[in-house]
This record gives sequence, C-alpha cells and structure tokens, in this order.
Amino acid sequence: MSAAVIAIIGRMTRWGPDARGRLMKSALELYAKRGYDQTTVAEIAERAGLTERTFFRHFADKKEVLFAGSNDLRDLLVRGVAGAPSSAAPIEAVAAGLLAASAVFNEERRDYSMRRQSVIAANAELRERELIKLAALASAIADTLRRRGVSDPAASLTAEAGIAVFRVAFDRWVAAHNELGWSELVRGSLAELKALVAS
Amino acid sequence: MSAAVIAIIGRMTRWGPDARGRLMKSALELYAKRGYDQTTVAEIAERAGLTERTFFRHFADKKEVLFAGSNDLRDLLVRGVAGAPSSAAPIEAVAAGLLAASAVFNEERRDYSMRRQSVIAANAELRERELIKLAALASAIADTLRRRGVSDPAASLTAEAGIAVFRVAFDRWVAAHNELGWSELVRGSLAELKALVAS
DNA sequence: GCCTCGATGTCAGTCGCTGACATCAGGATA
DNA sequence: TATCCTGATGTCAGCGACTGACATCGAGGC
Repeated sequence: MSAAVIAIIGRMTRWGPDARGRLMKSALELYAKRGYDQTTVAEIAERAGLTERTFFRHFADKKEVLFAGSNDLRDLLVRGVAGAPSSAAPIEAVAAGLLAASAVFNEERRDYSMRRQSVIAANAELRERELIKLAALASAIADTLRRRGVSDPAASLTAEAGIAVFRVAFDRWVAAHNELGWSELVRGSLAELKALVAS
Repeated sequence: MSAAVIAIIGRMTRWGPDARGRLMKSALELYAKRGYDQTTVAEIAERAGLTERTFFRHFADKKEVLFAGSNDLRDLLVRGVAGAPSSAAPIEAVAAGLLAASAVFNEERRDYSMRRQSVIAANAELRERELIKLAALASAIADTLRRRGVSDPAASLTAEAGIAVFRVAFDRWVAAHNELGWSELVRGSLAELKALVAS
C-alpha cells in the first residue's frame, strides 16, 4: 500500500472523503459494541473525525443514521412495482417490487444487515423508527398500485400484505444458518401467505 | 356550588386529587392548542399544578402521556379474544376481542379520541409511538390466539389482520360526520376485509 | 492570485430526562 | 394525642440530544 493511500486513510478527518459514510460506520460500530443508549453522538462524530454538529447536518437525529438507506430501498420497490407488466395482478406487481429489492439484499450486505438488525432489535426507540419506515414503504407501494389503476382498499391492503411478506423474508434473510438468497426467500414467503389466505 | 367545592377545584395543586389525570388533560389541551413540539413538559406540569419532575414520575416520556390508556385497551382485547367460545375460528375470536373494546369506544369518549387523534396525526414522533402500540396489541392478540391452540403463522397473521380491521374501524369512528357505533364499524370493516380476501 | 460556495467547526442555549435528597400529607400505631 | 411511616411531591444539579448564529476552511472558477 502506497504512502499516499496510508496518508489518506490516516487522515479521515475534516474534509476527508465520505464524511457521511464514516459517520454511519462509526455509529453502527459503537451502537453494536456499547449499545445505542450508552453511545453519545459526540462519540460517533469523534470516531469519524468530525464534530457533533456535523453529525446533525447529515442526519436528522441519532436514530436516522441507521436508516439512511431506506429511501433507496423505497425507490427500488416502487420502480419494481411500477415496472411490472400491466397485465400483472396487484399482488404480482408487489412481488416484482420485492424481487427488485434484491439489488440491496445481496450477499455482500448481509453481514452489515445482520449487525444493524441486532442493534435495532435491542432498542425500543429504534424499533419505533423501523416501524414507521416500513409503514412509509407500504404507503409508497400503495400509491404506486393506485397509479397502476388499483383502487382502494385493495391497493393499501395489497401493499400491507406485501410488507408482511417483506418482513418475513427479511427476518429469514438475516437469520443465522440461512443459505437461501433474497429472491428465493421472497418467493417462499409469498407462497406461504397465499396458502394461508386461501385456506 | 358550595364554597368547599370551589376551594377544592381552585386548588388542584400539590396533593390535589388525580394528579395523573390532570397531567393527561393538561398535556392534551396544550398539544392541541400549540402543537406537540411547541409544548414543554414544564408547561404541562405547571398547568396541572405540579412540577416537571412529577410528570416524569407518572409517564416515561413526553409522548407516553397520550398513550396511558393503551394497557386497558390491550386487556380488553385480550379478554375478549380469550373469552370467545372455543369453537370460534381464530378470526372470529379476534372479532370478539374487537367488539369487547366497545367498552372504551363509546360516545362519551369520542370527542376525547378525536382531539387526541388529531394531535397524533400532526406529529411524526407521536405516529411512531402509535405504531409500536398497535404492534404491541397485535403481539398480545397473537399470544392469546396461541394460548387458544392456534399455531403460527396463523396466529400472528390473524392478529395482524385484526389490527388492520381495528385501524380501519377506528379511523371511521373518529371521522367527523360519522353516526355509526363501534360495534357496527368493527363488523362492517371485518366484512370488507373478508370480501377482499375471498375475491 | 482572488472569490465564491459548500462543508465543517465553534459556541451558546433550550429542552427532555434522571439521580439524589429533602419535604409534605395522611394514615397507622403506641 | 403525639409519633412514626410511607408514598407522593418538590428541589437541585447534571447529562445529552438537538438547534441557531456565526466563523472558518478548502476546492474550484474567474
């Protein structure tokens, strides 16, 4: 490794590259090691070579640093739903959206997702934030379905069902000793839901 | 009105009756008038003739003062589900629970619920708290179903469906220009869900 | 080489929330 | 009746999340 590269890495401070990413990484590490409550924003910022004030310029609050990617996920889902063939039934369009999210839930990000999820599971405030993010996803999917001509309450109910499938698939994806990929998990969870509703 | 009664009402301060209730009332009034963010806990306490410290002895945080009744609601739902005839299908047991909640959703409390709900709708943090309370209700219902011999994932799915019905019924109940009572709204919303699922 | 502009730092302040300790009212007890 | 005990409340000090106002820095355009 060249001296120049070492110099860059060693000086991950003010005006260093990817301040936002450094904050996200530092936050997850500290939340995982010492717990969310026992971590101060000042500590996260210091570990990233920045100040508390800068943290709050990048993230609305101490929780949001764990949910920065949720807009990307929403866009993936929405595009997947919108891009389904117009002949597809609502639930199939939602399934297409969930499968499109495999761009985010790939093997490289599994470890990150596992760490993040264990942090969230350990704290009530973070679980609250996660719930409202999931509700926002459901709302975005419902909007997209309406734009496809699906009327209420079918649009919102289908979206809710889709999020239920998402949760089951995601729980399994981050579970230890799991060898299936995102697509298989989505398809399997959806099949289970269909079987249950049909019975 | 006797002088004694006036004296009592006028001195709703330290060691006055129902400190907790006074805090809840003051909080709702201030949240409704000036907004949740623009209201400080010290102001709520002062209006109730108490101090900020006492507020936090009665409620875990500034949001919780609006959700104090959720334990009662949970108990009503759980008892309603548990008390359904053992021959009843899971979804019918859940329906029994929702109908049992009519003890809380009666005409006298409608105005209070409307004010409370408009405060919650206006603030993201309060919506987060509401979501986790609803999730807790679903979880309690699912537990009760399991104790009735319903296995997973039917128990949790039925509970989620029940909460979906609850939300629809509640939204309609607090909507203006609504003349139906809680029981009719629950039955109607459940019928809609059944029709949608069957189609 | 100067200027502008966005990102960051600094500082002071408010408010949510907590622990430790003091105080008060009312009921039990001697 | 005087005393004591207990639970509810008050007081005080302090931490940490979050914000507004203003200063400073670095990189790119002129």
